[in-house]
Amino acid sequence: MYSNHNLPGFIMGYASSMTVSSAGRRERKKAATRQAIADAALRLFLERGYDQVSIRDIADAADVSTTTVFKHFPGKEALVFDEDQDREARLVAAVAQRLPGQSVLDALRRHVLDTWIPFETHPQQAEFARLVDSTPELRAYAERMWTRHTEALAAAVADAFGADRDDLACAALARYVLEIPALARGRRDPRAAVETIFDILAHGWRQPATP
Amino acid sequence: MYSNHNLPGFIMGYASSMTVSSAGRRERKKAATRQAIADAALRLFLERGYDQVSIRDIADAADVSTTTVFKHFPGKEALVFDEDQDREARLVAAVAQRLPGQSVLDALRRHVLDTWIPFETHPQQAEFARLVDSTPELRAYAERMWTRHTEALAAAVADAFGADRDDLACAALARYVLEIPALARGRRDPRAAVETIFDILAHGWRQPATP
DNA sequence: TACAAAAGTGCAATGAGTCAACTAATGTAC
DNA sequence: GTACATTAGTTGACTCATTGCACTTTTGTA
Repeated sequence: MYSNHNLPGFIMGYASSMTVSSAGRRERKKAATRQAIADAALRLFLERGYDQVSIRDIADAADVSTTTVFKHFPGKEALVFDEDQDREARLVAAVAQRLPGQSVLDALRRHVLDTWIPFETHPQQAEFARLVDSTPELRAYAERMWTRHTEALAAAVADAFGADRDDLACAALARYVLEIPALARGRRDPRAAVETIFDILAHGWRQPATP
Repeated sequence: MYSNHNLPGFIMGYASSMTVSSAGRRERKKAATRQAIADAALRLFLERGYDQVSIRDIADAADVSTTTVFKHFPGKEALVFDEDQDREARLVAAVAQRLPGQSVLDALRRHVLDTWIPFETHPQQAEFARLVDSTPELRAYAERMWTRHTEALAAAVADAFGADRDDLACAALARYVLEIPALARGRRDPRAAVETIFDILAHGWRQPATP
């Protein structure tokens, strides 16, 4: 999730990491062009569906050339998502700078609840979620946004225990935690879903209660 | 894992599911063409690297047209992997028809050990693994081969307990189990790695011993 | 032998993404 | 303010994967 398009106001990667408000006309114009492209893209995607929109269509709608689109976004999928520069850093910090006495697992639980739940439960998220869900390409991309940081998180967890950077248990934990959003997505009660899965990781899998 | 090219003799999807040996000249010729394409592809990929080989190159090497390549394989990545029709069925059966008294988790552990370990430890696997590891596109594809069956496995697990087909704990277990090969890949002792991760799933995550 | 199915071919097209050479606006140093 | 270096954006040509279509050839079958 984490779209390019002010749905949620928090975490607009580029916008917020920009030396806030007007660091030169050039930067501003560049940001404006970028935003125009992203907006045109989302509008068209929502109207016609991801596959029914070509880069050409988007470029025309934003009144730029197709090559300009690729100067701002590395690929078609990236038109939909915000590339958050700092996600990895925040993830690592959540483990490394956890409160004294707090377990790594608890720190990660808190971090997931605090950073992911707001998006999942944001009301305007609905149509955006529908778009992503109905496009395998976008679903895969959204997942990679998280799983990309598996190695970094695994290393952070290993460091927290003085284990090898490539310790298997730490790698497994990192991966499993980063997939929790994908697993909890779309559940009636996302917060409870996150807790349930963390409980599995903390205490082991138990057979579910039969209704 | 699971290549198109007799590295491991077991589980050659198409080959083994063919009404063994000569079900008509037609079938045999088709299979031969298919094999010629797959072999040419692997040879070229290993020689030059995945990205340095075009479909055109492969078609030329196998002396067919590029369109014929796509008649046999749905895409470039599929030239490297065997599409095993029955993987999902075997996975579901491992849970549904487990030995009496055996837990679902143990049944899955057995299944993973029996079906995946042979590949991982097969000697000729080495250069093949190097090719896959060094090509993000192929790594992602290899992973999808397993995770594709997440839904089916989740449903099978849920059925085993009379839970809802979309029970969250079952979905999580399915997903986590199917990712074990990806996590255990390349470890010195793959068998021990699989056991370690199953232990995490069974009893919960514990901080690793500090060396 | 005649006919239908299916394997393979050739060709043209679409759409993503890259590259190189160019223009024009902007920032910076003087 | 003028001169120079950057850099956003443009254009157009290119590669490559993938699809569709119309056509030929081979093979299984009635």
